[in-house]
Amino acid sequence: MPEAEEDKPALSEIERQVIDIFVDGVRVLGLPGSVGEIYGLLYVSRGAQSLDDLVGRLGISKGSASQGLRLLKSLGAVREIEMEGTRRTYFEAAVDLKRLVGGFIREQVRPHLESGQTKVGLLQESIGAEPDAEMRKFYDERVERLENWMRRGRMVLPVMQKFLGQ
Amino acid sequence: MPEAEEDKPALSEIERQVIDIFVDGVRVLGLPGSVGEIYGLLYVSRGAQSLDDLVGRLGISKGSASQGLRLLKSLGAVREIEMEGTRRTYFEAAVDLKRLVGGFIREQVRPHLESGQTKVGLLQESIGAEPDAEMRKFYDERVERLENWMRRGRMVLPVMQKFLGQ
DNA sequence: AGCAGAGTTCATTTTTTATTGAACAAACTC
DNA sequence: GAGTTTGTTCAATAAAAAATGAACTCTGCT
Repeated sequence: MPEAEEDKPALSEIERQVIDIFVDGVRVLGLPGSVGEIYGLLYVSRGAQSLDDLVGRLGISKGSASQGLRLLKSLGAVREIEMEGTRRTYFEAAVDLKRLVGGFIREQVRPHLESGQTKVGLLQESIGAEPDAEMRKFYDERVERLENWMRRGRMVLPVMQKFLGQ
Repeated sequence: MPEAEEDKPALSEIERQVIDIFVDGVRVLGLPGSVGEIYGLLYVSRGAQSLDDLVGRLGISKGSASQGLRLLKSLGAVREIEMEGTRRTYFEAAVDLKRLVGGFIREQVRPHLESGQTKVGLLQESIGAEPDAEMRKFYDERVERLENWMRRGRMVLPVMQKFLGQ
């Protein structure tokens, strides 16, 4: 007996406000708004919610809900709850900031820093082949600075994690 | 005698590579790629460049170049250079990381944190009107946590600035 | 004043990204 | 094993964001 969409109560004013805050929040982080809606509704719900709950209450498609939950799982931002007596999976929001920050850094930040480092390596090869000595010197200086920025970026991540996570 | 687009040399391999790195970089920060192209070309150029230089060498429109430069100026990421004998404005990249980070935080991060705080304030009013005492308690706990996150967010910014800016 | 160069603005177009929903697969039920 | 429920995938569509370019403003020059 699947829950029909009509069975789900509309969002309360409080729920809508909380979701709104999280939609903004994830947008700042470069994630789609639907991800913020899902996390926001879980965050403001006392009990765990199923995929169909999210679809029904937020009025989003099953596809969006499924993809959004996958992303949130990869970030460690939702917890799966097994309920006995049903094979439906329920979800609740993980609310430990350390965990959230760590997941975001691991999944969304580090990959970019790493691909950047690879690119800088290739760039250095190109610069080695620069014939004009003056230009080569200039390029070397700029790339060194860039590497310095990236090194600082890598170093600041654990500092942030430590600072934010309690 | 305005420079025609055909006068500008095509991008060298090195230039293309550097620009590419910055395009990725600004995308991670949620800024349009053209902004990365502009900053990247300035970063890899020894001399200051005019708007028409950027248009010609990057193959972007004057509109894009103008808007991108405005954004970069607001971040403090480019410096305007007045040249005598011409009323054209030239630009060079600001390469002080402290300045760049500070500008980004001021222009792109703080406004969101502030609007978030406003929204949390309104949310607290809504929660005060919640009749169910149990629910009100739950909501209070969640909002308190959210405020805590935002407070940490505000506190981490100067730490990052200090850490990144030399 | 009239013209030309430099740059900005913003309505339109293009491109990119997010969302949908139908088809599919997997897991359970009877 | 046929039917049902639950969830996933991905091609198609819708929505959002970025880029364009023509019209405009402003400044300086003669």
